[in-house]
Amino acid sequence: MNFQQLRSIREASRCGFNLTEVANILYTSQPGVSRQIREVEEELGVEIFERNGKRLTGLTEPGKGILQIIERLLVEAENLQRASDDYADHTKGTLTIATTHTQARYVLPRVVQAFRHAFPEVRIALQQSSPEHIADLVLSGKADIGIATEGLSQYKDLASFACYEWSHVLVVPEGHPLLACVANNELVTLKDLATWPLITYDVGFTGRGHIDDAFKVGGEQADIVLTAMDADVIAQYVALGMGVGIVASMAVDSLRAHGLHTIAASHLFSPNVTRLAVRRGTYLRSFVIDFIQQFSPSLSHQEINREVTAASGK
Amino acid sequence: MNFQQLRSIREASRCGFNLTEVANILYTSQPGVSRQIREVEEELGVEIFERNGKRLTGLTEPGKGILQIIERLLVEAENLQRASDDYADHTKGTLTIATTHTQARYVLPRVVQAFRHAFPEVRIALQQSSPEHIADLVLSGKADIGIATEGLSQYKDLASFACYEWSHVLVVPEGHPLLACVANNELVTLKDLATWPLITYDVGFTGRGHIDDAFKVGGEQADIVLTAMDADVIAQYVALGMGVGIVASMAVDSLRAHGLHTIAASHLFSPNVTRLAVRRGTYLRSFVIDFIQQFSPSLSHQEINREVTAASGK
DNA sequence: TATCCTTACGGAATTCGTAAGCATG
DNA sequence: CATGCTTACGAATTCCGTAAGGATA
Repeated sequence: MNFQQLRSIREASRCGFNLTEVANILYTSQPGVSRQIREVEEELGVEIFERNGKRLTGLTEPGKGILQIIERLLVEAENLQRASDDYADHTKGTLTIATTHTQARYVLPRVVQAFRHAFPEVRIALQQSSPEHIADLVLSGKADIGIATEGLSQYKDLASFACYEWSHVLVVPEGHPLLACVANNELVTLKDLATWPLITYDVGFTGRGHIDDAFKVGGEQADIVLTAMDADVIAQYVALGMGVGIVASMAVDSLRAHGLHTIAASHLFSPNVTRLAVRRGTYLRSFVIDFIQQFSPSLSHQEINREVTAASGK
Repeated sequence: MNFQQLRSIREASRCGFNLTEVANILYTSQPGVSRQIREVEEELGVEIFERNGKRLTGLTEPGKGILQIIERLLVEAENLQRASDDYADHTKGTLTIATTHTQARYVLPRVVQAFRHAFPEVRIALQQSSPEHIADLVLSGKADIGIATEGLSQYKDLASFACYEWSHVLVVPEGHPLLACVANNELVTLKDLATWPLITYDVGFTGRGHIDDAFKVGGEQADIVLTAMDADVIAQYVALGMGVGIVASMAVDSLRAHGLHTIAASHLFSPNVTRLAVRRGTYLRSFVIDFIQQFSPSLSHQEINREVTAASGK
């Protein structure tokens, strides 16, 4: 048994059981992959994959258990590399952060700058994508850290930490009627809001769930005329007068700089919690731990390690 | 990097850094081992072993961290084999139990018999040894299960379960003066006991610690004239009139069958708890779980797995 | 000087890719 | 009939053990 064989199996399950694709990813030939897999199956005396004729179609019941062990084993193999790099020089390396636009644009700059100062030789890769994809990137080891407000807490193989709480704010252009409320020291109601076309985040992004929930619970119909991934884009259309924007509070400074007005909305929508996640069982290089602590100073080294080395539950 | 290289490193640390010995254990040549180790060190770019000239003398600081990861990795490799065997046929295999004489002789027979009935095709290996060695056997993967009253709870890489409680009893030959107490419904005191030569377990065995503690706390001097590993041997010398025996309550039936008399002593010595231990992170084959439940029926499948897959803690 | 590790070398075994063959949707 | 897996074969590489060399307690 060797590592390449195990990698072939892991990749096969990741690639939807297409061995040709596996071969490309692992930079080898397809017959090679085919052989690697059969060799392991023979050595272990277990059929890992379901086959339909010659094609692989899924995992067998034993295969699922075996795959779990293989994944843990390969994580340790990666840990070996990570730990070694860390020991060799813990001021060098690459920190890969998978996150959403909102974090990358409004929250991380301050943290990244401080981190950069502490570890000038560490390269930083920001991978922007959707919350589900962020989880995937962390689970597959392609990113060290995932940061998002949605979808990081439901994976048993991710250790996630609550980092900070934020709420939504409304954005309107100069002279918008809603600003009258503010002038009178009145709070905007959901009913008020429902009379305007709205512009906010895509489903699954940046607390969008809480916005939909609020309208559902309040029995109002939201007229969401446009959605986008980030506050900058939303603000652009708000400025054009296309509607009232609902964005994350982290963006207010930038919005005001663009001449837009913001109106408190924390009484309308539930607060959101941004979480940071790492894969359980992963060796955290010193600078990764440092970054986590920069981002969420209340976390202790021990607390982080305890959570990350904890079993995946179940 | 391959498994043989990692095994060489693990074994080197286990063999006190004697590569010749490692070569023998791994059935290979000494230059081979030497090379395997250097190859890993080169590939990872980390010196794992301290060297004094050409000889290996210990682990470097990074080496300690690296070794931990290697050990977890190799445990997963063994798990792969174990899980496969289990899936292939979970009624076959070998269950290796490291335990003390007391357990093997007085407690396990009932359990082993029941287990044998449930899994007639599983071979059972009972490895009798001292409590410390039992822990070693389990930690190194040479035994699936360790059972003992002492020394299993202090290893962070062992998950141990309290199974049952027992106390010590006194053993005397027919007509011994201490039997007068019993006849008068009196409890034997530590002071009474201190007037007799005593025969009991070796230090470190079968609750011996609690016996010594009791005398220390009670301010009495125990005159332990002979020690042995097991109740049978102790009983033999008691029968010869060499002294009063103090043995585990599990042995009473056998002692009476030999014509000796037993006297309650649970008021004199703290009760003892027999524990069962398995290495954390180890895949437990179905029959191993079954055996554990036979031995300690109050444990649930989930409880066992939770404890075994839990992280080793700091 | 005996033990223990390293270096050097050559044969053996393994590994892997290419090319051809075959099944399936 | 195109996609995808298997088989077959040969070349290249890797692996590993033996033998000799050198350092240290």
